[in-house]
Amino acid sequence: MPELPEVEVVKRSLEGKIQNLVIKKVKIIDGNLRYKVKKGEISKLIGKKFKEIHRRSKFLIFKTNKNFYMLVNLGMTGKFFFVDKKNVKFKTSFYYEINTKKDHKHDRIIIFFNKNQKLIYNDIRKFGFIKFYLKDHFKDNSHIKNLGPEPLKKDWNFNYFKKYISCRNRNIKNILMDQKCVSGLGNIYANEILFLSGINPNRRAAKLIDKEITKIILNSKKILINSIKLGGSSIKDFSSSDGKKGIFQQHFNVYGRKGEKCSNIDCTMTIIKTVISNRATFFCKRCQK
DNA sequence: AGGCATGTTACAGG
DNA sequence: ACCTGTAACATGCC
Repeated sequence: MPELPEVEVVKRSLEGKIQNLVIKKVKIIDGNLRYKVKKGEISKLIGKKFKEIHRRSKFLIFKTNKNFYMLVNLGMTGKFFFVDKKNVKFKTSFYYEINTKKDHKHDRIIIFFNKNQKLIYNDIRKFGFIKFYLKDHFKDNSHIKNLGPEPLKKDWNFNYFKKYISCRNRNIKNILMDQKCVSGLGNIYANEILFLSGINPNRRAAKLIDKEITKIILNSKKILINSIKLGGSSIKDFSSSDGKKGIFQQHFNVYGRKGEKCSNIDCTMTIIKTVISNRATFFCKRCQK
């Protein structure tokens, strides 16, 4: 589910809801995420409040009022539910207050606030994780410290990217998904960026010409901004949840569109699907050279 | 039944 | 030490 736009949408939707609520209790339903969630660690949240929520790449960083940090990665299927006794409906994707039994089947962690409000971490496949850090230990943890630039910031630019790919013998799709090169893109957005840029995903990155490098930079920013605006993409696991889905998936040009006509009006080819490094890869043979 | 799925990282080999 | 590619993690859906 979550690449940069989806994580950004989660961040924005949580910001207005959980900040400054006193954490009263925590419950581990199943702590066997990517890394074991330990009772002794997560219990340190009790009595504190979340003051700030940041996003770095696909990671969420919750800062409390006591120099204590919670780092969350949603993996493939992690999401947050916010449950409130007022049954308020929220407009954004990826976190819900829905209460059907099915929705709660994969609840793993619950953080209780006052007034019956709670934040639930739900994760079907348990590839996500939640870790805790004191301030001093936070800044150089292995998850964050080797990440490349944020694609929406100015250090993701022509000069940086040209230099990065100049000495690398890899295909451009893997480069875009390499978090050390640029952080936050995943399989869906890598496919979409390459389609808009007219570049075959198998091309050697070092052989891209300047014009193509520029296209990738500009199109990556354009696609991410547009997706965030539309509430991110909701596919697979989310389709049954009610109401608050993002709609960027309706704007996919290639991802999941095997056999469909290329969306370029003057092209009659169909989108083909291949596999690159174990990841589904979609592109148009005519429009992406 | 078997293949596939939005991510990350441990590991092996160069 | 760096660079690259592969497989594994757990679960559900088609």
